[in-house]
Amino acid sequence: MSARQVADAEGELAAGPIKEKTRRPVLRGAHARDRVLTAALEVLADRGLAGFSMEAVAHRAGASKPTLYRRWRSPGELLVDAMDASFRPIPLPATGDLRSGLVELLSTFERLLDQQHFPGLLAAFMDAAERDPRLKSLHADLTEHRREPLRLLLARARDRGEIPAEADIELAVDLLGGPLFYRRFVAHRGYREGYVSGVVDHVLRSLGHTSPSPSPSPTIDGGGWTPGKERSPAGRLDQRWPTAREG
Amino acid sequence: MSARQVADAEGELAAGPIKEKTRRPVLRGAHARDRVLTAALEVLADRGLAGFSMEAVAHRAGASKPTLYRRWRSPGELLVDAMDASFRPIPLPATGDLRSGLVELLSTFERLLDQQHFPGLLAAFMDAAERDPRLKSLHADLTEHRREPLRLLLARARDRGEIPAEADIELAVDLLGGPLFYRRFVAHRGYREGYVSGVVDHVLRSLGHTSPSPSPSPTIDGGGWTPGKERSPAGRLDQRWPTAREG
DNA sequence: ACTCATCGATACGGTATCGTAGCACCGATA
DNA sequence: TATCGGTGCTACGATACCGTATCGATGAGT
Repeated sequence: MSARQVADAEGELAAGPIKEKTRRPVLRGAHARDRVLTAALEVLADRGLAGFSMEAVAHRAGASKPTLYRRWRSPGELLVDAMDASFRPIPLPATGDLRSGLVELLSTFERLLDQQHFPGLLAAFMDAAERDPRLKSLHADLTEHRREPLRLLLARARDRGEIPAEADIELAVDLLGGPLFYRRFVAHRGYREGYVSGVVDHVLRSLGHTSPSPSPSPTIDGGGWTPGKERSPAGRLDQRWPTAREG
Repeated sequence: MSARQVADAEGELAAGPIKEKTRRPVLRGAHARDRVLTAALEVLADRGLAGFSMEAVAHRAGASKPTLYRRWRSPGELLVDAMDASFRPIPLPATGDLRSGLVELLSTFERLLDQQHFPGLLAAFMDAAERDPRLKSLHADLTEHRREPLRLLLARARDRGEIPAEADIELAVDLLGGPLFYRRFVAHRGYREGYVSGVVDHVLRSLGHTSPSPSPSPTIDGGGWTPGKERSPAGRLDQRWPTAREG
């Protein structure tokens, strides 16, 4: 029992407004959960797996350690939930020809890679995926969802006959998305003006695309990485993920 | 002072061949430095940035903490030196045609990505590069060196007229290397048979390559998704991964 | 207005790493 | 052979995080 707590109680009895550090409203239940997951992703983006600790997350979330431990039995469980909650769908371009659709999608992604938190978060995910098979498959799932729009656009174009029926769509997706990742996380170079459209044009040409006609495309919302809705709750994790200390 | 040390001393005085394990020969100077840098890269590959500690490196190197601190003032300095020493050049293919040269280079790289330590190390590098500008530029330099062979092959082909003079070689390098990285670290899928040649063929076609030899597209699609094959944990690496001082 | 599950704050022992110090030992050099 | 400097070993206080227990406070539903 601390002296300050006693003082607070007396303050209430004295009917005077407590002017010392006011307690901000404490949201509970699902709200607290979201707050913690968001904080977890922020910590992960800022400091990577190395700085990902229950204490750091609790501090950033304005929560207490026991609150975290009540919901997640280990840092590993929290990490899994946070990763799982990090996905936010990229809106499918509304339309038009294949080329402008692809350019729009990749441009959206290019902007994502320029945001503050996303690259740090993705780098942490890639690193984490290399250390733990569970995180690897989780990351694979997230990526699978992110690939969906590209795959869909290509499949539609193939059905329309703009792309040969034998075209390897999976490979095409790799060719489209790979360079952006590579350039950002490995080569560490910026994207020149028109880089995205350069990639798209090359890939379409390699696919034998019979182009209707190129058209300038507007850009849409950058998505974001903040945890959205809860998806599949990903299996419970009984053990901690491999960390520096013991295990 | 330990009893064992005393026992060692007595063993010498007894003039008998020291048959107990005792001490292995202690290499000094540059040897000790290399040993530590190699250990540092191993630790980094195994446990990532989160598990990269002076104690862990010292233990794996069979060195003592003070020895590490005598040479590097902090874990950060050691990390920088280790990254810097990690580069090992990929041999330039004995020149055949452009296509086979590219396939050979990418195949070599594909094999690298299948080795035990390399992916973990690269993931750690990517993560580290996002946290520290110094490591980022270091990583950028390393990558720059790795891109060189691809760039050289493409430039020669361009000079020979096999590729249009306006071809964007930097973009071509991204298109060639990106998918391998993306597939390994983001999509977490295995490489199908003929994946590399598929990438090369598509990129060459996109560049408008006038091929001297036929380049039939091999297996088409299949979409087979081979999640990272489990490799035996006992499997030692007889082929050395990028190690110190070989730069 | 009342109750209760939930939350924040604090404290605690335990462990891992940090960065430094002192000492014994041995490889290299003269 | 004798020195000299690099090296391994142990120990130390300090710090950070772990995972848990306890208690007071409070939001939300009745």
